[in-house]
Amino acid sequence: MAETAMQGEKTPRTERGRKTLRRLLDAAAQEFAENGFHEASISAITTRAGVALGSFYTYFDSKDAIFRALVSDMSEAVKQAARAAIDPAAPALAIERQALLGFLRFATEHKEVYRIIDEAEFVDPASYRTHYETIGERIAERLAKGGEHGELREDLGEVEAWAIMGMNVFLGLRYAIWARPGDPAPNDVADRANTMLERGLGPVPGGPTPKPKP
Amino acid sequence: MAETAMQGEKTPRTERGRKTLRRLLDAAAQEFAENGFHEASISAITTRAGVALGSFYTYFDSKDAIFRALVSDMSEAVKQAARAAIDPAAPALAIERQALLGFLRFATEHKEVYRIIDEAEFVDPASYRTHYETIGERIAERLAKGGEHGELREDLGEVEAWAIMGMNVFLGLRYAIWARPGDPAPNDVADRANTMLERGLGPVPGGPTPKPKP
DNA sequence: CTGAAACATGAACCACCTTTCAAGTTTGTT
DNA sequence: AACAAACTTGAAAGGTGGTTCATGTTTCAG
Repeated sequence: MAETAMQGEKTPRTERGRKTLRRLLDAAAQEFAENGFHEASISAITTRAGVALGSFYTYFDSKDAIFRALVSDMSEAVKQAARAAIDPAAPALAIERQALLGFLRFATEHKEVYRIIDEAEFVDPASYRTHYETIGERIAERLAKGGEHGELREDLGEVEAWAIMGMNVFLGLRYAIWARPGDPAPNDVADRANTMLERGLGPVPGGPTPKPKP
Repeated sequence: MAETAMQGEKTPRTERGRKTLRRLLDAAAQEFAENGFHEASISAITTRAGVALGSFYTYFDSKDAIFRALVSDMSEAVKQAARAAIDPAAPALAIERQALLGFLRFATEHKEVYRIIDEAEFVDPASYRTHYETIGERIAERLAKGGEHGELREDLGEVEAWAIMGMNVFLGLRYAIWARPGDPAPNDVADRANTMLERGLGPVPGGPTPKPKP
């Protein structure tokens, strides 16, 4: 997971301190993912980390504080993963396909990230909102660029960006977090979603003969 | 809000009982919406309802129990609203537009429903999952029917259904729950989303001349 | 009218967990 | 080596809020 700024009076100054901080963050990620924010307990976190209960407050002011640190950490990780999955030189639609596929893989690998960010809606609403607004803006930028190059329509904007984001998040929920045996592979999911983006749901021109309504 | 089955030993048997139950449910909806599940307190709920603390346990076994009753109530209300917004005789794409518009209006009017169902992901995961799986199935059925009539492609399935559902949910989040002054009207949001479904993001054939990449 | 079941009440119980703190140990610098 | 700052420790303070319970009141069938 990405290194967070976390500057302040509580920033560790020795090697030992940095190690302990790291162990607390990792333990917290597990604990929050397994039990959710409110069922999770600080003593469970410190136990997992192999640290005394009191040490927690050497590094964080409160339970909320460590949760927020985690959310910002993970929000960064999601964006990083998206960036890594994308080839900016690819055609506009291919880029959207890469973004979705990257997200599906990341979510499969890091289910805990999904859960913790989702729970931020209630524990740390501001971060939650910022997280999605930032991602939405990035998608909108990509769409605008695609429009300039004539690869996409020119009137695409925030609405389309949020539509795509919602699509991706829910496909991640269904096919990564709630994956079932027999589900289509991530590649197939990405293909189908991308076809939707490419030509919508309408019938193939010159396709099979439509049957009349009953 | 819809009436729930809620059969059991705790089902009220007198008129007075039914009134109290109703007041508890309404109070709980407000309290959970304003404060979230864990910040909400039973004493706050009973105070809002104008009922003694102990009376709560005449109707519900626990805090979780009343939350679950609310989720099932509201999940039903969402589906009901969708059903009401849809004219089954309309063309397939028009139906999807109606469904989204109905959802946007419903979410604007009942923000608390959105929040409570969302929090169910953590408080009552089974209901949360059932909620979205049921809606997903319904969308998939509509798509299949559209395929049979030649209005839509014939190979549409679960993936497309979840993509549409995610689209709708996130457009609801952005333009109903997080509505800002200056945002496009629900009708315009629905138009744009529907255009995406109709013909994707690709450029209009015979549209403006594409500029070459730099 | 009458008695039993349904419902209402709120103080008290209790389990749980966050946070504090005073005292000890380790680290790194001079 | 010696000292200050950084870090560790775990017991206990302190609060909170869900749940129980014994007692009192209302409802309604017979």
